[in-house]
Amino acid sequence: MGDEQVAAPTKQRRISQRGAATRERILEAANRLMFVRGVNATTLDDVREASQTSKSQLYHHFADKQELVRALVRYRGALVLQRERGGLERLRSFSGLVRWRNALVQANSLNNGRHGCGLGSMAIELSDQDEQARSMLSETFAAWEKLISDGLHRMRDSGALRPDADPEKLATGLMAALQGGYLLANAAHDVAPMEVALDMALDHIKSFLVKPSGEPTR
Amino acid sequence: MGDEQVAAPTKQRRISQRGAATRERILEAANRLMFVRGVNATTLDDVREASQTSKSQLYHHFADKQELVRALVRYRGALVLQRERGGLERLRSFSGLVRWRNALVQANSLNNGRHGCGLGSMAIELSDQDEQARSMLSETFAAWEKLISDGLHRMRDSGALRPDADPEKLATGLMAALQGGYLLANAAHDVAPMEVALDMALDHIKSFLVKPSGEPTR
DNA sequence: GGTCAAATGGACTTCCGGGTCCTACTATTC
DNA sequence: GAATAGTAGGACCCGGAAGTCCATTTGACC
Repeated sequence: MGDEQVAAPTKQRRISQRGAATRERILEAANRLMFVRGVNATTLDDVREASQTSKSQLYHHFADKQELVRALVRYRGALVLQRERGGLERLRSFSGLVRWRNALVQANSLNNGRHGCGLGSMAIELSDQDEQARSMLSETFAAWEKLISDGLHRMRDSGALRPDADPEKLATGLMAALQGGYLLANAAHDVAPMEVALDMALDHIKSFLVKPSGEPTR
Repeated sequence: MGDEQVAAPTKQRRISQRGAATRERILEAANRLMFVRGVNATTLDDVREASQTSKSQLYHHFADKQELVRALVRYRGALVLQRERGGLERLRSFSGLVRWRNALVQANSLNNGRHGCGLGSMAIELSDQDEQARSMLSETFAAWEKLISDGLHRMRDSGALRPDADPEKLATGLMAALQGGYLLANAAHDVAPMEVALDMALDHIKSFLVKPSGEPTR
């Protein structure tokens, strides 16, 4: 509970570069560990050790574990959105969407589908346990979907997509296929289901393309 | 570790009806609690209290928490497959698929999208932490998908689906849409994304229908 | 170089949750 | 109805993880 304001610390406090660097190290370590082990299965001692800090520093920068986790939600959300902005911001064609798909699949294939999506797994782990984290995650998903739907809007405006295509719904469907793909790939330890899922979603979007030549209808 | 045989207890042991009922009560309580709070966030004391049993009974029927969780994976898997068999076993038409979709959406809308899929959330929570649970879950997903793909096969064989439809891939895509839908709905506390996701997948399957009348191509 | 707040190290406390154990009750079999 | 094994209650133990505290060092600013 406490402050609604997240950006500004409770007490106006000078933060030195060194302090900021420590905080960053902690978040970075928590991010790595909690990605592979899950949030609840990662202890603060794990984080302390991996970040080469001490208990007092953890509690100097974060009120308690819950606050650290919430900070991680923001941190990871920002990372993902930044990465996705790179791949989606100038999306204007179907082939751009394919490239985006390939990048995600390739990244996930590096660990054979393990661990899934950093946001998706947090969403499942935290949604029923930390309302504030849940709503942040929900907003992050919305922002991510918006990057997609903005791209689809551009495609529709430029005439690449038919006017009856609904960018918002397509983006939601694509996001669900992505998240479900991550989940199945994680369970199977194999990226294949993720590929199939994304291809289905892309095929569906493809069906809204305005065909330049006389290709078959599907 | 231990026996591979799951059905038969380590030692041939008489099991009375009363004992079986207790075991069932424990599993039922664990199922309920872990569905809403998650596996790791549920303590054995919670389970003990909810099942009106005692510590010794827990440890009489299950070696440790991990074994209880694994038993729960089987239990929940059996429940889901049983339920799904009901809805999918005699699937022969697209409208049957729509009915199936509606049932899932309605069930999940009862709690506004909260908690997601009992199997999906376990898959995420356990995949990186218990290899045996992970593989059981993976098999359960496979069996679930097979119920779907079998139905699609029947539709294809009867001429409802075009010959170039790939039941296995369609089933995987549909499952991913379902799981991703659950996830987004859980994060948003709103079933809407689940509906959109499933509708996208169904639309895609619809595009493989052999059209009886002269409907639009999409 | 003196002052003060921030940053840090790490021992220490507390408590919760998993797991053990001992005792007693119940039911089936002979 | 005695014997035996399964069932049950719940106090207790123990480790680990969260969280506290305080002495010390570092660094910024005058």
